[in-house]
Amino acid sequence: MREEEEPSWFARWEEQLPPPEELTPLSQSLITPDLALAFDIPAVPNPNPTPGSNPSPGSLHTHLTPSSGPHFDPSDPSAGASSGPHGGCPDEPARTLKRPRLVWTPQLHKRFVDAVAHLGIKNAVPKTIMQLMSVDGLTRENVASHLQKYRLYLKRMQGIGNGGGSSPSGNGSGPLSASDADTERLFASAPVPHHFLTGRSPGPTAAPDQYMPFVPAVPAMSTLQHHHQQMGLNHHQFYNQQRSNALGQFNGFDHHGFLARSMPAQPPQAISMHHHHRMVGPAGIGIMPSGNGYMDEMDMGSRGAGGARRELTLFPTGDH
DNA sequence: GATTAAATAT
DNA sequence: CATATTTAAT
Repeated sequence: MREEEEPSWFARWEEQLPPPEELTPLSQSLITPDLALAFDIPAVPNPNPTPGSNPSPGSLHTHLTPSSGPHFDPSDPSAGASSGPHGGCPDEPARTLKRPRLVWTPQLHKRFVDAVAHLGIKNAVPKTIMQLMSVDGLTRENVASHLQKYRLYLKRMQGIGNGGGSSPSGNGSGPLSASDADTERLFASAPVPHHFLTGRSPGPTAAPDQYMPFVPAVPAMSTLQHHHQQMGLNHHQFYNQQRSNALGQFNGFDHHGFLARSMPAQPPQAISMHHHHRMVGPAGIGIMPSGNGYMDEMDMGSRGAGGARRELTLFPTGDH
């Protein structure tokens, strides 16, 4: 059975984007006991995910990066965008360690697309995009890499019956495998500017269309409080969950916690579907930060009034 | 083991 | 900056 395509899917798009409530019964919260204690979190191992019955619809699974190895992120302020005269902050170790793998969450990607859309293809260069995004911690390389893939995605869509970009997989003769599946999921998360597909560049100063003017000041958009709209998310929910749970990366905790991966020792990775790689002992991990709400762009320093020049920061605690 | 996503190198 | 290649994660 096929579900009807929603012409104005992008209207609800953002609504369906963050479905935290039904989010991920599969993903487990990984957190170090030490950290949990630090946060006064009742160490509830709860090794009983029981898919199907959601324990508390208010708890978010803090998904950290599944990585093998304790990688601390070097808060690299080398971002050209940040113009902050640090008088002297010996606080953070300026260790230049390898940067953890960045996980592009739908939210992040949305910002990315928004920035690109408002910059125009011409000015949509990694550097500019990065600057406009104002995401602390995001490097030009990150954007560049993602931009590359994004362009490829657009290109691919052009070749295929595009339109809404909802499900180009419906192509008759086209071995689409799971290639598009994943890519699509992520990229489709954000409304692809028509200009991109049409190959029409509106220009930065040109008519901004009716797209929401992305401002580096945290725009007020979807309401994260009431997610109820449960569409026909079924198996699709599967990967969506994975993507979404990555959303939890924004959770502010851990002083050095970076974007996605940054778990001090302790084997994370508990969200495996049918694949097995590194099974970890469920003991000691799996904590649900009670009272932990999602933190999207809007939740952070959203000071719309006055000079809200605060940028989005990927890291939780803006170290002092 | 295969595929994709991100990083890295050119 | 763009593209190709490599590395890592799913």
